[in-house]
Amino acid sequence: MKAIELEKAYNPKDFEERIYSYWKEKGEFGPKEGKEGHFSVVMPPPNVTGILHMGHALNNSLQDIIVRYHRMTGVPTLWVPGTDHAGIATQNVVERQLKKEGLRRQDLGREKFLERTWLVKEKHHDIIKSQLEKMGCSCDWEHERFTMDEGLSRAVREAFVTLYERGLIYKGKYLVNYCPKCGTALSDDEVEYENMPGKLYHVRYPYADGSGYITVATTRPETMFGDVAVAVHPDDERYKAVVGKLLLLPLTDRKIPIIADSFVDREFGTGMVKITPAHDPNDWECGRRNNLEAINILNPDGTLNDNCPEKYRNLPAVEARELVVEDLRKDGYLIKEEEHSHDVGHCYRCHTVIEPYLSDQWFVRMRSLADKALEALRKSDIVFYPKRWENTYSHWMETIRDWCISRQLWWGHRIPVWYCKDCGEQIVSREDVCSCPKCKSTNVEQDSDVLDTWFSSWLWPFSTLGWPDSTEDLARFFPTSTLVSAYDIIFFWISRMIMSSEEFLDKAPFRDIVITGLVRDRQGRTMSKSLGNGIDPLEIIDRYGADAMKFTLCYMAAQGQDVLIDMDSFKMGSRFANKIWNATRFLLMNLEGRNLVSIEPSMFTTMDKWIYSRFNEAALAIEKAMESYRFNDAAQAVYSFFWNDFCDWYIESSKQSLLHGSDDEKDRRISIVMDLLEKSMRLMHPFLSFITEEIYQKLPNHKGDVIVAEYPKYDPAMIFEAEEKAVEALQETMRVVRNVRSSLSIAPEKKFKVVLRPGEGFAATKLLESENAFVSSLLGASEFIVDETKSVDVDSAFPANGNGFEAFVFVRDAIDVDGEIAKLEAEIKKAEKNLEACLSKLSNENFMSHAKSEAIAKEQAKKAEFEENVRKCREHIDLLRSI
RNA sequence: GGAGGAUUAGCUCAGCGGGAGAGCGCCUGCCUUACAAGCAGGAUGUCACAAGUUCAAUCCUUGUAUCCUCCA
Repeated sequence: MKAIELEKAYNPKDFEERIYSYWKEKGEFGPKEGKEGHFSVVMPPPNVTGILHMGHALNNSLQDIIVRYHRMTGVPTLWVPGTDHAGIATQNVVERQLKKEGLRRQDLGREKFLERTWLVKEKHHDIIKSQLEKMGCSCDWEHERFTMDEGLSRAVREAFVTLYERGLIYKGKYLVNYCPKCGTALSDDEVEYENMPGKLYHVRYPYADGSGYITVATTRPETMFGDVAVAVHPDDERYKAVVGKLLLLPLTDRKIPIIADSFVDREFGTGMVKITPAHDPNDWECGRRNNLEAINILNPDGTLNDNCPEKYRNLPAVEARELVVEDLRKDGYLIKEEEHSHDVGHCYRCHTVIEPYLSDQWFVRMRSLADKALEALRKSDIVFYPKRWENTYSHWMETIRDWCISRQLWWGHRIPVWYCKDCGEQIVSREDVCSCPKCKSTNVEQDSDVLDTWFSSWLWPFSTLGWPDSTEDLARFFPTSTLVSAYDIIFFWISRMIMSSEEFLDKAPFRDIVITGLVRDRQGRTMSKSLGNGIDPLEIIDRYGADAMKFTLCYMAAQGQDVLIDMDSFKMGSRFANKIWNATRFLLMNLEGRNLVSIEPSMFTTMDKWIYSRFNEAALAIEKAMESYRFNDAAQAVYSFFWNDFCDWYIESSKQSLLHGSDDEKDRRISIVMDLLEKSMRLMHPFLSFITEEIYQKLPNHKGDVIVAEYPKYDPAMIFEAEEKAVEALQETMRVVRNVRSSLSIAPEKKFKVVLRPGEGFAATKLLESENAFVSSLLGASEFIVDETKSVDVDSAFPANGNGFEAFVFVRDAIDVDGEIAKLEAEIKKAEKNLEACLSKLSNENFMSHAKSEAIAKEQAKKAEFEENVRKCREHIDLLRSI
């Protein structure tokens, strides 16, 4: 056989794109026939507003690892990719573009505006798709979906109409969160609260009969034009007498009553609050309880409307506030103003201050949906990783409020409701409506609003598989297996998917919910455009490769913890990939002139058994880690097996036979090494996909593509405990002797004789003899003698201590006797301290009677070890003195 | 106001009821022909603080402090 050559340097650019195209063209990403069952994942669809950031990179890296892992176990596996139309966000992008051209969306009209938005969608979609491909995501592009696809749109209508038929959708005039900039209502979850400085104004409201005045405190005096009452707590002794009296609303000629309502906080301000039902959620509720009118004082753009005195009309709220305050002060109504910080709601998309706004909106009645979703958790149909999110989920479900689903936008799914302009009939329909079923008029018009974006994404796990049709995909891949998402969209998305799935398909949409942390910078700040602290995944790929990025993220993604990174973090993965590359390169070089032979356990040396054992333990560790979504543990198992076991010890030990062995031995060894290399590529493939495929296909013993090769399974028959102990002992002897060389500053080229005296039960005695050549070469020993009978004269040698053995290094020069004795004395001190702790435990009756027998045995072993240590150190000091 | 998380090496973070770990960084010595993106060796910690439970606490319980999220 000829040697196989690899480029000298690992350069991911040479093959990552080629390999991805190869997989894609071969159709490796799609589900294959295989074992029973299925494994399916739907990708959280990125918004078509932008490009992918590190959060996406983390999320999709983890999904890719899970998906590849399961695909290799042989079950039919599907990963559905796609994108989200992201209503407000995308519309904002287009409106910003228009603004630069001096246009508003109304100037274009709905149709032209949407045409333009589709172009933006196409552009971003293409970028996102290419990014996912660069990352190496093994999602099935044949199954790609977009939330406004024809099929998904049908799903949206089906969901809406079904809920309507079940009495779970209603329309009504309600106080909603309204973003004046976006010009639309928002759901409660789309409002972000931020503590801001503000002022608390104390305002006098005179009694209508002129008998004095009361004082109310408010942060928003301009809303007084919408006041319909002043409320006090019913048990508030101060005000019991005045309930029912009328007040004159300053700056107006309206009269409003004093009412009693128990929601009033007696401690706040004067204990009297103005009630403005149309502009405050609490007041809205209070108004409903007390049958009060709601006076809307705002236009949709946030300016004051005709319900206010003329002077203030069409002023933005903030300006109106200043004017109102000024006028109140002028007229003597303003008693005082004080600094007051409070939480103010902002639009989660454009960060404009939210106005509570009274308008006609569509809502979903959530109680019954939430109850089913809670039941799913209770029955463990869904499991969160990490578990603590289950509380958050439950709490949200328990305190859920109705969901406002209509948006006054153009980009999105039109609400499937039509109104007859002649007879006023309202028609809710799965099909487009052209004529009124009641009066047959063709003068019908569809509701102009669109649905909240999340009303399509909450159907994602089944709409992407063909629902509402009963498709083969749906039967085969639903419910999906695992959902991977960051915690910031648990409410927006995850919770709602569970509700919709339970409602429409009577099943949870997935079993395992993996909540990842957020990616942050080294200072722990979220990455954002405004801070300029973001890292572009493509830049990482460009510099270090996609494998390095995925592996590093995996290594750092511990159990939903936030991941703090900078550009240099990815060196870790890059170095590991380089290590894999070079190890392979070396081994493939050694194929020159060799024949691969079939491998039988009977031909294994101790080192062989050890490495197979370590391999199997790694496979087991990875399996366990993957089962519980402990990605960092899996990555660590991969890393330490390949680097610390396979490269550092196994390949090193193999060099002897590969370079100096007989032909048979060389054949035997290279065959085993190739077997391990081939298995390692399979083991590592989910975590470092490109490099393992590139290497795998070059291996003389590979079969097909590693992406669909069988994942190594833990094999208890290939665990060799005795051999593991022996190799551990060998490693310990090497460390001890190397330490001597290092601490005595002996040049590497200087060879010396080493005598090793094994103690009772030392595990590596035989192994050290059989691996004499390997051991000598790594130690730089001119001669390595295992002296079981203590027959070699070591009086002139430098002594060193190991666990279960003594080593004697024959170096006479360069020894700082006093220094070495001092070191030994320090060691004795340490050992004695340990010994003391040990003895105190062993002489403690409570310990002896309560502790587990293993713990006692261990203490006894430690005691023996420390005693032995002290004894040997003393001997060595004597030896040194005699040199 | 409620809930959750974090506090371990210089940095980023794992871990765990019985002798403190990784990666990076740092120090020393090596281009030992797979890899200097490497190899060998090394230093660094009152495991936030205080009580409690336990034979035994970095780990469990409670409280305190600081920081961060989410919800109201």
